[in-house]
Amino acid sequence: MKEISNSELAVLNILWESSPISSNEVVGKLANSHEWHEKTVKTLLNRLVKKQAIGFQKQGRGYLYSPLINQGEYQIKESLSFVERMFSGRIAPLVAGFAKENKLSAEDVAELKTLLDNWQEEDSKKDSLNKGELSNDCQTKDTQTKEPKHD
Amino acid sequence: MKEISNSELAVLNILWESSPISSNEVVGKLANSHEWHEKTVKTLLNRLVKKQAIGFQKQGRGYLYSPLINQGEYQIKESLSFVERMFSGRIAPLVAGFAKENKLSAEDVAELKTLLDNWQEEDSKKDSLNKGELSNDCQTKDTQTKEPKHD
DNA sequence: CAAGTAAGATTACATTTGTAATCCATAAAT
DNA sequence: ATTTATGGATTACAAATGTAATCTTACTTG
Repeated sequence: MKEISNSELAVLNILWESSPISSNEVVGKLANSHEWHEKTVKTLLNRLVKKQAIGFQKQGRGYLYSPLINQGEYQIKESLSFVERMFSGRIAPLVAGFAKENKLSAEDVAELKTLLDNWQEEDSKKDSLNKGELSNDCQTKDTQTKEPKHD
Repeated sequence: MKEISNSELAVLNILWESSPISSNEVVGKLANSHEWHEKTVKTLLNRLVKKQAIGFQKQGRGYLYSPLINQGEYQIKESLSFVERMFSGRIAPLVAGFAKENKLSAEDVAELKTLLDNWQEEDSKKDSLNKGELSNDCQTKDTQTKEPKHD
């Protein structure tokens, strides 16, 4: 899939938050954070459709848009790529930067600690399992492929 | 300062690693990771100079380049902006993604734990000069491991 | 000293991105 | 039914980006 630009991501984030959603609702929600002309937002929606990042269904006059790509997967992909570029793949220095800039909330810290503790457990379990068997990766992929005539 | 593109960053990373450095040495070091023509690399060096991200001193025939901007500061700035765009500013989900993808090395985990412990000490000392987060943003996240703030 | 070569400077050019404006078809209003 | 308004489609256009090729000029070498 084509890359998603920063502006497009702002739009996509809205759809991940609430969808299906009309273009005007998107415009409305974006108004808080951005100073974009309505036309601009519609262009971005259009480009996202072309990139097959979002799809839509007809509703009366216009469309209701929905994401076609999974937020979590996208976040992970981008995170890996970012951390690779910026920190040669190591995540710890990034978190260190956040700590240094006081961008860690108490909740972040709690969450991270839990996470790390769990990781250690999981890892030791997996470590022993790995000798014999691989874990089966069962992802549920929703293949609701729409075919808009945009192309 | 102008934005630094991904390609430019690859070059800049080399300079952060070792500088002052000649254009040809940069080309050599990049050859491992990228398939860039020598001319391409020189273009990137040039653009970085124009953007005042790097500078140079004359040496014989050519130049020796050095960074003009600080790696740590740049990393932090970009990290904050990335996490803002991608995770609404929260770092924990990013780390969670890494954990899920098994991208955490044992060293990462150790480093992070130390980091977090230190942060907690530091934080309790400086008490609560926290940034107020007053968003009424109620998405259903997995809040199973959240401890209520006791105050 | 003349010619080749190599380093940086300048130019190139297709895509992507940001940011809209205009065009077109159809639902809504009169 | 005719006009209008509105949503999506198409077009616009400059700046940034990826990716080089060509130009210029100053060393190096015969």
